[in-house]
Amino acid sequence: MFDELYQQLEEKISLSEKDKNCIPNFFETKFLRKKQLLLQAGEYCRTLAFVSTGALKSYTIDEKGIEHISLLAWEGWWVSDFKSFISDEKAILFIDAIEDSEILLLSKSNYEQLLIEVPSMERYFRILYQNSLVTKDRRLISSNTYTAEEKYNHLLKMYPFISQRIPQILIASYLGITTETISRIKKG
Amino acid sequence: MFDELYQQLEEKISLSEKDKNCIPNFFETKFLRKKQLLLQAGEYCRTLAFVSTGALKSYTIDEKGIEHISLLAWEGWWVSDFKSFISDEKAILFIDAIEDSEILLLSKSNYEQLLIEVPSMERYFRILYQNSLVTKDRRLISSNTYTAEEKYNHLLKMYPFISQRIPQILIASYLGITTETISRIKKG
DNA sequence: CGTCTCGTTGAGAGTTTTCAATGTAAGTGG
DNA sequence: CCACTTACATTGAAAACTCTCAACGAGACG
Repeated sequence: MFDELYQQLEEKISLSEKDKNCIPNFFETKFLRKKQLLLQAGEYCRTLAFVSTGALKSYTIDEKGIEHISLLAWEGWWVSDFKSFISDEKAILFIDAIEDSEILLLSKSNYEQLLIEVPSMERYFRILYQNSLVTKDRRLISSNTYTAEEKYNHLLKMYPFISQRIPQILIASYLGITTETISRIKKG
Repeated sequence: MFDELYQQLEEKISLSEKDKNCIPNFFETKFLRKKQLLLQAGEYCRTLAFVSTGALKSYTIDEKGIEHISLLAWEGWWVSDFKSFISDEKAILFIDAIEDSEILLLSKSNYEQLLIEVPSMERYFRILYQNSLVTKDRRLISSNTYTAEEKYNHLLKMYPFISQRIPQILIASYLGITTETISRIKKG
């Protein structure tokens, strides 16, 4: 249940046995069925969610009712409306499961407590955010620089399995293009 | 010289007098003339740069020789090729001054030392990255969701002074659109 | 004064979207 | 197990948006 989490943590920091025993106390396990909502825009996002198994998507819905996916998160990823979580504002993101999933929830008070009681977690989150920043930076450059085709090919290169696992229509939304465009790219 | 930095730090953490006296030792001051390069793609980015006065831009150059600005940084902003800085890879970003500027450079070894000697800096950077993540997320959504006009208006709303200070051609590059398109948006 | 940077405008070209129709696979209830 | 619905992918044609290229004008600066 916590194996995936420990594995992620230990890629960035080292944990004592004491830490390992203590960490689960801060989390709450939750199971989501495919399509089940975790967060709705307008609510307050009170948790960080770590994906143990399955996959989730976070997205906005624009005034025309169109979904725009901001993140696809599978095993080992964190997903949340950070802005809402951090500053107690209303969320603008929806988050739901695109597969049956098991997630670990970290509430804000537990998050803050965890940073204090397991100081290396402060470091873990700094590094996590640091790396996420880099990824987002690259995505932003890619989004502003490349054509639909280049963006799609670049994504396949980064996550070769993604087209097996994630429906094309969601990939399209994630890249900010249409599923028809992807069809045409694949055709050549 | 360090006033801007202290101000930024104290928005997120509190500093003792001892901290304040110690912090400058980790930084190196540098002056850049307008157009002067701080970092070139292909080099190793060995510092984080904090902008005390002036303004810088970070950007990639694509195979057609076109600049794509990833960040516009003025007083109080940090700028760097984080990926290169963190993982000792070659930088893909260029960074140069768009105004005469004074910057504070933090080398990697000093960065790591600073996090140890002034533990609240670990917290500062976690919060900084956390907030940057939120900003980048919003930019990414905006970039994938909105038309050129919506992106431009949204930017003006966030930074009303930006069009006074930053040439339109750089704003265009930052938004991933052309300066001609901005001209047409302004015309109505 | 000449050069360089920056912004504006016009016309045509290119990319991607939109809308609509069709096909296929998967999931659900009788 | 079949019939029906739903989800997802493909294809075509027209429309929309933005870019490209080119010309021109204004202001800054040496």
